[in-house]
Amino acid sequence: MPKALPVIDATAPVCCAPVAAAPMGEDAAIEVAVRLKALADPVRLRLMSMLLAADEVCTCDLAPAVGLTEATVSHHLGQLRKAGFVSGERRGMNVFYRAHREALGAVVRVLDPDCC
Amino acid sequence: MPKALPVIDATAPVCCAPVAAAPMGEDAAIEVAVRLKALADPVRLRLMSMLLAADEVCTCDLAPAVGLTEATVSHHLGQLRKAGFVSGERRGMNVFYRAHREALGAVVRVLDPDCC
DNA sequence: CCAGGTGTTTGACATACGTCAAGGAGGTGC
DNA sequence: GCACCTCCTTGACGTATGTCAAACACCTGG
Repeated sequence: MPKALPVIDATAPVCCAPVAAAPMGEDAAIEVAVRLKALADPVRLRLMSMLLAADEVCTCDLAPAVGLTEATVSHHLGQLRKAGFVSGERRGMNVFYRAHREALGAVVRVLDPDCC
Repeated sequence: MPKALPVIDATAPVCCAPVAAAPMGEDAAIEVAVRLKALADPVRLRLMSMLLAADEVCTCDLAPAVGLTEATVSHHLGQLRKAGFVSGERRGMNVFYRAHREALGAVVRVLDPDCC
């Protein structure tokens, strides 16, 4: 994966469904696949889910919630951050993560076969 | 992946966004992750894209279109089929694949944070 | 400054994944 | 039946991924 990640085109004018609309080019496919890979893991889905529901959570609360080491959770959060789905901010002793709804929405729109 | 794949709950009454609505359980996360994994590959995304756009295509046309061996394309189609996104039917000498829009739509609805 | 809690990075390991070549299974046409 | 096409399966290979323990970085509170 030597590709840069422009944090997805949340502001793109496309309404939706490049996937269903026409055969994707290879580059576009890689762009989307990288995001989907970031989501395609049970642990990361649960982390996203918690962050979407709770707005802001620190690693120390996320790790026990998924039953894994903080190191592992940190790794997963890094994947999500690289894909633009979350961002973390250090405040005091903790670092608080929050989900980016628009980024998730953008991926969903690209994939949705029923839109438009 | 020892889990059975019930070809996704296309008829489920849920309108959407179990991911954003509440913290997912581990089993639900696995269910969704398995589907996403099936989509999270550039080659498979392009295959889905072609099938969605063309309604029915045989392996012999798909393989050159993505520039890979027929063996490899067959493998990818198998992944997509196991996840319920496509199905293939042998007719004469060829086997024709078609995409299942509803299956893709179901995954999208589960993920969509803007719906509802 | 030092002790202790919180997060990330690194190294190591097992497993899963993507790819192809080779061989087999199913169908057609002579 | 036999040559031939299309497709799938198997075996093998390298790479990527998920996990943890250990070590490092950052902050807070005495």
